[in-house]
Amino acid sequence: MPPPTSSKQLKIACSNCNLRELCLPVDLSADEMGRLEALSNSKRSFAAQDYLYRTGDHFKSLYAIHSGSFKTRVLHEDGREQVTGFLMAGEIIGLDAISTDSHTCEALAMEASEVCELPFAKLEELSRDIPSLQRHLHKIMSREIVRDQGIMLLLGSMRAEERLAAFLLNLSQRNTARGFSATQLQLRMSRLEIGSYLGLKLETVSRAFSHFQEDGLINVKIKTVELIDLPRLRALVGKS
Amino acid sequence: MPPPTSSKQLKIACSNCNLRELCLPVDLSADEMGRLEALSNSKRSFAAQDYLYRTGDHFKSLYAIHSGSFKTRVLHEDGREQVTGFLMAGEIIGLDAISTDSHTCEALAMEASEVCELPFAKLEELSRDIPSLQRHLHKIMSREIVRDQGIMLLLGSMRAEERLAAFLLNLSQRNTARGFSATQLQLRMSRLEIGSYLGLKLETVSRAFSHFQEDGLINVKIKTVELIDLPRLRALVGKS
DNA sequence: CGTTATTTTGAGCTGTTTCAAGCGCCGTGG
DNA sequence: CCACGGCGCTTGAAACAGCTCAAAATAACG
Repeated sequence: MPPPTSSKQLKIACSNCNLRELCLPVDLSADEMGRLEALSNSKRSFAAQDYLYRTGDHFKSLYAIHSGSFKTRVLHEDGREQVTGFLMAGEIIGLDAISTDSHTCEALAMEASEVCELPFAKLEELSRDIPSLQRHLHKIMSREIVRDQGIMLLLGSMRAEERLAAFLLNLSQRNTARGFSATQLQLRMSRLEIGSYLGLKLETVSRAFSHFQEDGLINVKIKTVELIDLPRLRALVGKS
Repeated sequence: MPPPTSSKQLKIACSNCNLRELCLPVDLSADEMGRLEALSNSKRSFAAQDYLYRTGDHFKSLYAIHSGSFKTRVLHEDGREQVTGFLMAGEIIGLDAISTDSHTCEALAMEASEVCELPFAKLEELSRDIPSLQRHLHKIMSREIVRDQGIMLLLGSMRAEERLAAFLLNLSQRNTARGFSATQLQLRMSRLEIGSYLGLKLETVSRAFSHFQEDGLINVKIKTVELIDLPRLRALVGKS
């Protein structure tokens, strides 16, 4: 049942990585960068649907997404599941597990992807030595908390179409941060997964897409979405 | 309009605090404990409805709740608000602000309360020196992430009565952790606030309370709640 | 003890879900 | 190369959970 986790070992060079500015090595000197590279001893590859980790797995490392994307989801005892995040290149995944030394959610690749493994014990050690790395690690964890609060606001007080608009704008903004188009989106996830993330049924997501298209806000073709009217999309999210 | 933040300065002694085991000083030697106490130079008092901090305030410190309780909420541009947490004694508040050096939500006292101020720069400095403190700080942040994921599951995939049952069980469990009753709850928040937290309207919360009472699950009298049938409450949350 | 805020309850309404059917794309195999 | 089958997406119609509006009951407060 569980697909075999394909894994390749490759040497890492943060200094050459084009995600440098988004990822962990922010504001580091060349020397400090070198020490961070020394820490991360492997890059692993994943095919779509491969697990990066599963609920209950022992916690050893954080992972920096080098390419591709992952989704995280929490499972409820009764089989219900909730997608808690869609993560893109440059983002750090696995922070949930620090709390109990075992993963409280699971992470799956949404396409062919690569991650840099960051053994957490070594990362803590290094961050005791490099204050700017320590500070940055704290910022990354805090940013995750802020992100989650935003999703709570979305789930707790927005209606279906507001949620979808907020979702699309979020993708657009993260695309931009990576030097890609703000208006041309390639969705990596299904309507079912979007629905789970947004607290909606897949039919509702589909209807909202169709409605946006009728209104001339977007152009949808399954997983290819073009944002036509960003201002009106923003207005929709309630920034009125 | 903003109530004046009453604030008293008092010396702190973690070593004598009965929240020692819940709060920051976990697994510290006497010497390390002393250094942590030296860091926290003040205890501040708040009356009900006083702000601990507001959205946009400059970030300087985390706060350990010494007594009383706080709620945190995020505000949306259009006036909507979402309560993101109810925090009790022993819990750390303010983690959201590390990310941007300014608070992304606001925190209000729900009753007369006291907090220990923990200047974050000093806390980081100290945690570079004391690995077990560093680890514990990381665990606290990670725990907050896990907590938020749980709320996302609740908001994204539970129905009204399941949400309320989960909420009550969570309060019960945290009461227990503090040596109080698992079944006798004193709510500090209104139906409106519970509704905001659970993504429901206050009328829906009230109806769910009434329904639970009819079913013999709980005894409600406004803010006094007795949990009568814990097993059935648990079953209700879907641990089926 | 009157005034105000909070909670409860009712009745009708609405947005989202549920159930069901049809469509289109894509990979597989004939 | 085309037919077939499967999966994901769309769309419709009916059901329902939770919301809105309204009013009464109860608690909190000066």
